[in-house]
Amino acid sequence: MSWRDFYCGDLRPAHIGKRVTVAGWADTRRDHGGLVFVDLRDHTGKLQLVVNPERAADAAKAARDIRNEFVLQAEGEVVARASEAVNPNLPTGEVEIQVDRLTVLSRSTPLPFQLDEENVDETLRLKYRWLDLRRDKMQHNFRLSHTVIAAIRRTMDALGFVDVWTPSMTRGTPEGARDFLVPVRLQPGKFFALAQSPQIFKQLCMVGGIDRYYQIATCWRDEDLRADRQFEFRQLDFELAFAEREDVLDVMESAVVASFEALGRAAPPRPFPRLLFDDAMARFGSDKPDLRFGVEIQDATALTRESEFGVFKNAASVRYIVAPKAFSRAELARLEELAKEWGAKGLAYIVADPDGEVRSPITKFLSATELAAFAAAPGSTLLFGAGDEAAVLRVLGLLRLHVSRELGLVDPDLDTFHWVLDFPLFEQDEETGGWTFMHHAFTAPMAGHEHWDESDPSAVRGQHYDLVWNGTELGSGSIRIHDVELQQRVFRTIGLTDEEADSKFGYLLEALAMGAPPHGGFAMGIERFVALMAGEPDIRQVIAFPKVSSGSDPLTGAPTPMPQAVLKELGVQALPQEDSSRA
RNA sequence: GGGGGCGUAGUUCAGUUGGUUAGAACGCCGGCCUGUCACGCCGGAGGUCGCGGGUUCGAGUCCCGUCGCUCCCGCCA
Repeated sequence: MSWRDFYCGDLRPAHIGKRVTVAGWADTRRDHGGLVFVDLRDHTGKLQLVVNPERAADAAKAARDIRNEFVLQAEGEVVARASEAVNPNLPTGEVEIQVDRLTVLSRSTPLPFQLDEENVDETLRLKYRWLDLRRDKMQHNFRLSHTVIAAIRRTMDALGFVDVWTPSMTRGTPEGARDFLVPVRLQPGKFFALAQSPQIFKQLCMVGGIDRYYQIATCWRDEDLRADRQFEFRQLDFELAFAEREDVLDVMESAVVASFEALGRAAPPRPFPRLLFDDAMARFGSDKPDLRFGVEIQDATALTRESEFGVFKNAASVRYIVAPKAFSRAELARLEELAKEWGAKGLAYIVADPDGEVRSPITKFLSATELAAFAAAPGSTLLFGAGDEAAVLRVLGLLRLHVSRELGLVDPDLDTFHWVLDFPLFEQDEETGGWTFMHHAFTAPMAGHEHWDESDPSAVRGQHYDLVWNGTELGSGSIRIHDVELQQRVFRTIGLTDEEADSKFGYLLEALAMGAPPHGGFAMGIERFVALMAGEPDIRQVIAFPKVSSGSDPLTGAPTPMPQAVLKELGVQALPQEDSSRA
């Protein structure tokens, strides 16, 4: 005997005449004094129960005491509703249950918020997540998430990938993101780090002959949280031996397309378009450009080299975007403020009002040639960046995004997937001036780039690939280094002595020296992907129990201080903190 | 570490230029009601205006600080 033999949302006229037992939550109760109507809800939908005291006196008595979110079991007969009583807004609206027996399986205290309420404070939702999860939207999100992940797993299985578990607790890495540390009781003073990614382990799988590895892997990174970042997240992590770029991209595209198809949605056409890193930066000021709109960055550096306008003449790079609106003075002030926040010194502009009148603080300095080149169409604005190239592109890239969103240039129905290829392998650390890797230390240089001056590797390009959806980086992958000497040279270039490299990555170097096949792979953030699939603005909406941006969990109250005795056993000591007395 | 926004009943919000007893809707409690479906009707309870300080005859409103949430920059191999 089961608690129920139908889901609430499944009952249809075909069931009329059946005796059924249903169970679920009391969504609403409408007590007419005699008749009592109860909408019974589960994740499939709502079903109307009719409790008639003339038919079932005990049930009517019980129904009177029902409150929101009581858990009920009802036994009765599925009956057709009279035509004037049909509810066209409910899939089950043509039928109802005439209840004979009604059992309150579980009661509920009054709720801290109503399930159908909009805009409820998110911290409150997270504190009472078990209620929040009952909402249609959340039910939809988590079932969608499951469907996507199941499709990904089916795809990987069909392609011959093997799910291998790799350690969550591993060796700390000073490089990359900050580690979450785990003190080790058996070895006081020593720590594991929670894996930032299974990167090295999956490469060791390649050396180990597991030539197609994958995992939906949890990763931990101790960095500030954002709408698209949590301390812990999952990635589709895969690696293939004897693979080249096309193999890697092909697998990733298959997983993305399978996800769309599993949801019954039109999949993006394959192959996904490709963009070179240099072009992405030059045209869009970003290595993850949103390609749903234009507003590309224009280069005016050559034109302004001899400019009478000192700011332009002295700048290493002068570029601009054209926004399709004649901005007001106030709007321009706001844009300049933003540009300054993003690192610009100022924001030069040329506005052409719809009537053709030009407003600009800089035109008086410009030559006829410059004025001709910068002739803004009526109803548009040129926004300039001048300075060193990287900063100019970054600021204009952010302005491009901001302006396009504000002006509604982004078509919400459009989906653009694309690859960004040919990244620099190394980049200069702004603080130390030393060289570091752009993504990670294991990316192979492009063919022909295997030899470089270790003091200036700026020209070396890596076999690295980013997947971008509507301006969000879904993940990245690369062909890895499988040659031990090449790997050692990369370590040297980023400033590791051979001894340091040996001490930190000796196990990888040894493995590479013992028959490592060429290999490559990819990692895609699951929550980012699912959130975009679900149309959610942040990944918390697709994570069952996420943390808020301060890094706390409103539900459990974690993190918490630990008793001295516990810390002592672990061999750690907490530094005294300023007493930030709680409100 | 930095910048922006928000914080008023359980919830979502309103609250004028600083002015008497801080309101509404939903929810909650009590009563009435046999075809409702966001049921309806009558009545009721419920507030340290995040917290602390200041200005003022008077502060939800102005100022300073602080806490919390949120978005962004830095950061995220």
